[in-house]
Order: sequence, then structure tokens, then C-alpha cells
Amino acid sequence: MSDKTTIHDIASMLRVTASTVSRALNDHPKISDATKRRVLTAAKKLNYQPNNIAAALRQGKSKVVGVLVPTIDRHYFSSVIHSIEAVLNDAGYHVIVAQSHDSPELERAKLKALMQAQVAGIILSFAKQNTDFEHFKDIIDRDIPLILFDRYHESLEVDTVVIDDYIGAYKATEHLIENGCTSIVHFTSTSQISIYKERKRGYIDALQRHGIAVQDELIWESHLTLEDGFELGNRLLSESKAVDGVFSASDFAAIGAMQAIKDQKGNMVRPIKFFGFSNETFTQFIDPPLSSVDQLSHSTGEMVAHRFLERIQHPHQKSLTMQKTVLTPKLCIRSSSQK
Amino acid sequence: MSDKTTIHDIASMLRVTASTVSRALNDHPKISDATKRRVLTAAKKLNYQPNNIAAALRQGKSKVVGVLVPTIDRHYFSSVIHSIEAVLNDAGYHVIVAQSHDSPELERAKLKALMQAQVAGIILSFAKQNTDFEHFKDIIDRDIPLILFDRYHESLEVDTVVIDDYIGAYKATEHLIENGCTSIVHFTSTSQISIYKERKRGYIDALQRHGIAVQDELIWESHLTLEDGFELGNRLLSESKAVDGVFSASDFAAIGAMQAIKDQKGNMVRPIKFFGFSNETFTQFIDPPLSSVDQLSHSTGEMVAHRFLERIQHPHQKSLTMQKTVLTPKLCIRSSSQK
DNA sequence: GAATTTTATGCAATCGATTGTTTCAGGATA
DNA sequence: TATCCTGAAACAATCGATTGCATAAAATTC
Repeated sequence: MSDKTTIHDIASMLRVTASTVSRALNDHPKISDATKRRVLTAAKKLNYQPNNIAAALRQGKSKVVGVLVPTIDRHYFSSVIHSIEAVLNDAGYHVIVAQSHDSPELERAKLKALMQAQVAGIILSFAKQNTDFEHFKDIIDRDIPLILFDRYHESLEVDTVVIDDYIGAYKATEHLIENGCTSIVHFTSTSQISIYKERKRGYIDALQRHGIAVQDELIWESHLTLEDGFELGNRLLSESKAVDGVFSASDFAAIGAMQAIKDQKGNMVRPIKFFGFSNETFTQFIDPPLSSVDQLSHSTGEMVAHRFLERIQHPHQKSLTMQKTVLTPKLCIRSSSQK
Repeated sequence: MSDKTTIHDIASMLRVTASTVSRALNDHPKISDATKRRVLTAAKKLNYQPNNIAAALRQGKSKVVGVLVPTIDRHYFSSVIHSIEAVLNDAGYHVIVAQSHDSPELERAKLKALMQAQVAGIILSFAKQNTDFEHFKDIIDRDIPLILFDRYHESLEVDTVVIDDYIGAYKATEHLIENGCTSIVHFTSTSQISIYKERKRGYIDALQRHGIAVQDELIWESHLTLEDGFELGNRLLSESKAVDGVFSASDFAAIGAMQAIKDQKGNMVRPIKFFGFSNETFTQFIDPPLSSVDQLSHSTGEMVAHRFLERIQHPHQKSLTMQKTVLTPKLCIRSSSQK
């Protein structure tokens, strides 16, 4: 039979009421052990599968958490989601995935849809060009736990899990200096986005701390794509300056540049050391393997999931105690940056 | 206010009943245009957000589709999910993601959990060591659309979307032959898994069709990891045979082997051409860029999503008309395999 | 043995939306 | 004017599980 059995079926089979069955299944203390056992046996016999939707309706909360990211199709995000799913599943939650495609409008629409699905919480890395955060108010007002990761904004009084871009950049730059680089170019993107601002700040501070003058003409801005990197690589070759190191805020731009240089190896005066950011899967496979700052996607996902579970278990504290977790990224040092 | 407004609030505001409001919102023909307009205005005014859970309970079906994959943390799967999500979202569905971690037990547990969440359908690429498909019966018996992709089994009378591994392998091997290879090694894994069996079959047929003798000692079995590939690469170097081509059923094994060969370049008698499978992101970044068979993750995701929507719209046809969609994979030819 | 507390269930309302079946008022028809 | 339609909205049941409150039976106390 495909007819789903309900607690009422169990109830009538046992000549008790549905409330008793419900309580028995939920291990309510006021139900006798004998009845609990009978209910459990009957449930198994009838192949009873609880209807979570009914419970969710009654309780006003489902066991589903919405995760909204720009795109799932990038290693960092899918890796974070991987960890979130693993942790939340063990806690009895499901994960709904939605993508904003970096569009604020889509983001708003998807958030609305998630709310309508009565999610128990929302985990979010928001769209790039977000300027207005009004739509988060709705979530907070309804006391639905909201956790941000990767991308966030200072103005938001919300739990956040990020890596310390500044430290990562600082250490990467320092590593280049310690490996003999004295003239280091920085590939960056618009300072509108905090992660790039922070990475630039780390780069600058590292130089200064090591007594190297910061030169604006060594800070190159682009969209940091592979193609951008390729152009920047050619620019490196044509520069009169004796650049001997590159700290790129993106792995893609870094390997684009390395590609350009390899293509014209003859022109190289001296070798240029490279350090990237994100530790994309391919960094270890290219030639030479690219040193990179690892964003700790695994830990981030776990932290985010745990933060959510804490919120769910202590809903009373509300937004009063917003927590910002900052993970220190890890340098993955490979041959591209070493002597 | 964080109090959610319901159709009853709208109803009492307008002095009509909830049923009228419900029908108005659903654009029911028996509701006058005037009322519809009034309801819509009131809904907007009260910031009404429908409670999907309540609707799902009443209708016995939610607008959520469960996607169960071995892991989301691999490019192929996250890419497929990316496309599924995009298509199903436009159709008003959500996507729940779950991972089986290639464990049949976990797979069964997650399927059960998805059923309890009252999903409208299930999209699945099942765990490797699956031998028993009893747990799918449940899904089918309940008339819940079930779509398999990537991995499947002939015994299952279920909609399926796969790529033609045989053709992909055949064409890749043929490409190597056309580029001058006469002694081609094949990296494979256990023939228990149909995709590897098919790829081997394609390799063998291509050789025969081109008058090249198939030699069992040129078919090398492993788990196809990067490390396995590295070992196989060393074996290539030490082999007395004059191997001049490798068709690997996995990109990872291919680049592992290429790595090993690069490490000992001096020993190379003649260059070996490589062809991989899966078209992982990194294939284009390594040196030389690796030719590979693309698995069409994007198309697969779209096909799967559309197949689901068809099933949902024509539930009557049941399993009678099981459809198997076979996509022809695309060769991505790069320099690793060319003269 | 009566009174009181405990324990284990039953009863009934509820969550919010949907839907088959009336009901009613106004219009058309004879 | 009486009858019949018909369109529009009301009524009421329902989906399945949960839960505050009431209650009966058993256990305890005096």
C-alpha cells in the first residue's frame, strides 16, 4: 500500500488516542513505558513515517535551514555547504540551497521564498553589490536565526563567521619578503568589497613592517579573472621595474599571470615569486604549484552550523549578543613562492 | 510586528471568509475580479506571506525537491546541482541537498529523511557500493517522482539521465590514435561500476576498429586517485614497452601520471600523450593543459530538472514510460593529446 | 475507608491553507 | 409574479501532529 500511516492508525490499532501515540513517540515522561513499547512496536509494524510537515505547521518551525550563496558552483561555497550539511544533518536538520547569482534582487526574492518555506534559520553569504540591508530586518524581526559567512557588513548586528583576510594577506606578503622579494606587486579588486580592502591593508602593513616602501604604482586593480591575470602578467614583463614578487588577492589572476610569463619565458630578467588567495583545487596541480592562502571552508562551514544550532537552542538571547567569529587563514606554501 | 499575518487576518479585515481569500489569492475563476483586487491590496497592506507548510500539509505535497548525491564537494556534482536549482527555482520549487558520502546506509537514512520532509520528488546519484535497491521501491510506490543521474542501474525502472561513457571513451581513444598513438595504456577502476566498464569498452572498441591489438597488460586498474596516477606514471617510465598514449578514466590519475613523468623528464624516450575524463576545472590550468571528456554537468542538471517537472505535471503515466536520457559527452581537446 | 496525590490517558482545540458542498441574492425566464 | 439559474461567497471538514487542560484509575496518606 502506498497509503501513509499516521498516528491515528497506530492509535486505533492500539485503542488509545492520537495524543498518546504522539507523546509516546516523543518519549514524553508522562507516558508509561509499557505503552511506549506498544506504540513503538505498532509503529514499526505499520511502517509509520512521521509527517514532518504536520509537526512543522503545529510548531511553527520546520527542521529546514536555508543556505543562500552567490553560487554553489565554486569550490569555496560548495565546500562550506558540504560541511554545513554534514553538521546540521546530525542535528536532524535539512539544508535548502539557494543561489543569488550575486544579484541583490534575486537575493531578496530567494530570501522571501526561504521565509515562506518556514525555514528554521538562514545562513547567508550575500550578493556582491549589496548596498541595502533592509531585507535582513524581516528575518531578524521574526527571530529567525541568521548567520553570515565570508561576506558581511559591519553595519549588520548579526552572527558572522569570516576569515581574517588582513592576517592572511599580511602573512603571505611577509612570506614573500622572507623569501627574498623586495619589489612586490599586489593584484587587487575594488576596495568597495571589504575582503579586498583587508587584503590590501595586510599587504601594505607587511611591507611597512619590513621597511619596504609602499608604492601605489605596484598595486594593480582588476576583476581578478584568469584573463585579467594574463594581461597583468604581460604588464609584469614589460615593466621596467624589477618586480620580483606578486601577491594576488585571487588564485585565478595569479595563474593567469604565471601563464603569460611562461609563454614568454625568454623575456624574463629574473624569476618572479607568486602567492595567491583562496587555495583553489587547481593551485596544487599547476606548474609550479601555487602558494595560496587557504580560506578554511571546512572550518567555516562547521562554525556556521554550530553557531546556528546555538541560536536555535537559546532563542531568548536575541541579537543582543551578536558574535563575530574570525578564523585565521592558513598559508599553503608551495614552490611558486620559494627560493 | 513579527506576528505573521494569515489569510484569516485578510479575511476579517475584508469581512469575507478565509476560503474566499484563499481562492482569490490563487486566482480561482469563481471569485469576482473586484474581490480579487481587494484581497490583493489587503494582502500587500498587511505584508502577507503565505505559509507554504500549511499548504503542503493540506495538499500532501511540498514544493521541495530532494537532491541526494555522494558529495556536494566535487565539481561535477555541485555543478549539476547548480543547474537543477536554477531550473527548479523558476518553477517555484526549492532544492534540499543531502549527501550520502558513498555509504549505502547513509543513503537509506537520508532518503527516509527526505521522504519525511514530504519532498515532491527525489533526484539521486547513488552511493558507489549499492547492491540492493529495495529502498527505492518505497519512493516509487508512493508515486514520488524519482530521477537518477550519473550513476544508475539497469535493473531500475526509473527515469535516468546519464552521459554515454562508452562514446566518450571511444572518441577519446580514437583521438589519441588519430594523433599518432599506437600503444595506448588505459587507466581504469573496478568493472563493478558501470561507468568504468563502459569506458573500458569504448577504449577497447576504438582500438579494434582501428586495427590495433588490445593488450590486457596495457589496462591498468587502480582507484584512480592522484597518488595512484603518480605510481602509474612511474610504471610508464619503467615499462619496456614503448607506450605513447594514455587514456585515463579519471583526470586525477592522468595528472598524477603526468606529474611523475615531468619529475623524471630525462628518462623519457618519447613523449606520451594524455587524455582524461571529467574535465575537472584544473585540467585547463596544468602544463600541458589536459585533454578531457566533458561530462556535461550543466546539461545533465537541466535535463534532470525538466524530467522532474514533466513527471510532476503528468503523474498519471506512472512508471510505465520510464525514460532514459543519454547525453553524448564532449571532447575538450587541449595540448596534452595533440601532436 | 475516605481523602488526597500521582500517574497515565483522553478530549478537544490548534497550526494555516485548501476544497467539496451548501447558501443566498440578483437576474433571467415563463 | 412565481420559478429557475447562476455567479459569488460562506460553511465546514480536512491534512497530521502537538499540547493545555480535564479526568479516570491507581497509589498513597491519614
